[in-house]
Amino acid sequence: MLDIKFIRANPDKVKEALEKRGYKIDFEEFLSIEEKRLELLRDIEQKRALRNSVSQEIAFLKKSKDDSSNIDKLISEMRNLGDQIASLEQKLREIEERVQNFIFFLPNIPHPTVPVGKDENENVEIRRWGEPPKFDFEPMNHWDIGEILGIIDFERAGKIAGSRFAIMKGLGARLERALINFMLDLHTKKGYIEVFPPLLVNKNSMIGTGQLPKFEEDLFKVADPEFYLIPTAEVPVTNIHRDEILSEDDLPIYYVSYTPCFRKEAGSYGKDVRGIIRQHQFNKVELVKFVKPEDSYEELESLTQDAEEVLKLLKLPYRVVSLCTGDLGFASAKTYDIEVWLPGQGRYREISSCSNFEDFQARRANIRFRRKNKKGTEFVHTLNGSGLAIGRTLVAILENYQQKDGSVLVPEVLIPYMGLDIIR
RNA sequence: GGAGGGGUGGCCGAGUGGUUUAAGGCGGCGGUCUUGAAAACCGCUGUAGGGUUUUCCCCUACCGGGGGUUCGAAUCCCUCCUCCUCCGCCA
Repeated sequence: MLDIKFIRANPDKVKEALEKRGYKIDFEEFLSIEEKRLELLRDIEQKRALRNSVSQEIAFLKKSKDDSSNIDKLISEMRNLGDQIASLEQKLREIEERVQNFIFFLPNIPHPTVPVGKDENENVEIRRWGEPPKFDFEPMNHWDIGEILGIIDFERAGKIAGSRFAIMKGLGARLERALINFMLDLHTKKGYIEVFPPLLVNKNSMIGTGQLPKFEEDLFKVADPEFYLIPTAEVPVTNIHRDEILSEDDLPIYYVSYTPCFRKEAGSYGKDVRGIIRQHQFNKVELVKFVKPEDSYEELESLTQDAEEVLKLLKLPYRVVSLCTGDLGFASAKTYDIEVWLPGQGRYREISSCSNFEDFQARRANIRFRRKNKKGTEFVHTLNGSGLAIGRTLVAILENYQQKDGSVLVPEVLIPYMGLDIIR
């Protein structure tokens, strides 16, 4: 959420920034509604002030047993004033809802260093690491490898759930678990605090991180009682500190969280229909940071490096791209995607997305901090990034470590977690 | 699922319709005293919005969320959330 005062003072700046993202927004109408809102607010507050002072006067008169007809007159006047206030308040509620709706649907303003562009084709590559492996045979897709080794079962998953589900079996299931443990161990050693949060959350949490109200169609929802399944650990973990005022000493806060994630993948029909690249349910280890505003861009760099570290240790080739303005997520001010090399597809595919949301989520979720020896509060900056998506890491291992005979070597760092060095 | 008891500022905790402008305490900040510190004593103390305009003041809202009664609600009513205790059921 953007600061309403900032929008009021700089409508042109906001408009220009959001146009870079492909949003065309009419601020004229908003500004006139907002002006009406303030007018109404001033009127109501004035009337409330009058009622408060007269009510106190009534109490005073009653105590001194003064002329009772005068009291009756004041009471009936105030009854009348009360009715007026009530009807104005009703109007105010309506207008506030319109203002809030407008603001809720505005995306974050991109950071100046974000490349301007229309869509993902204009993302800018920042760096590469590692060399794509060379095979003296035709490398297979992970779904073929998985099926041949008997470690991924798509057909039976379709029977028990549907498409975009998979059963991990035997060493496949163990590899999934090994990756989770390896990543959690790595990140906790770097000072991230491990959390395992609720996977079902309430509406306010989804609003706090920006999934609602705009992206309801992407979410799985359960009714009675109403909950949403988390699409990423970002949601419950960022909301840990919703409506809190932290002290400066608490910051920065680093969390690492392994959770299953649930996404409808509406609008991606026909994309990645085979394999486990795009599933309704997948595991992910997520990194979440709460930091002081002046540190957040440094923290984005180190967050991205922490995610890259996983791929370096697994010896999987990857590249880092800076998302352009047109490809940036709704709540993000700047995002680096990490893309891992997949021999089966002959290209780099997203395996992590590291974002600085600045105060966009913090304002929505009301997460503030107080500086020492300074009055008032400020919003924290929040960041998060996958460290990493488990399923896609597993895909990358199967495809990059495959051998001619169909077996798959286990990356060295995973051998202690797997208890063996080859999957066959 | 049944019965009962709670939710008040950074924390503890009083407050059952009107000088409550949320008592009191703890913590924190500043000061006096002191060689220094402690103790003691004195003063200050939240958030958001609006106005005024310069940091002086004024107004409004906030006592778990929402709604209602009333001239007036932390206080009364309705409803939801949540925590605790006991019973039942349960991995």
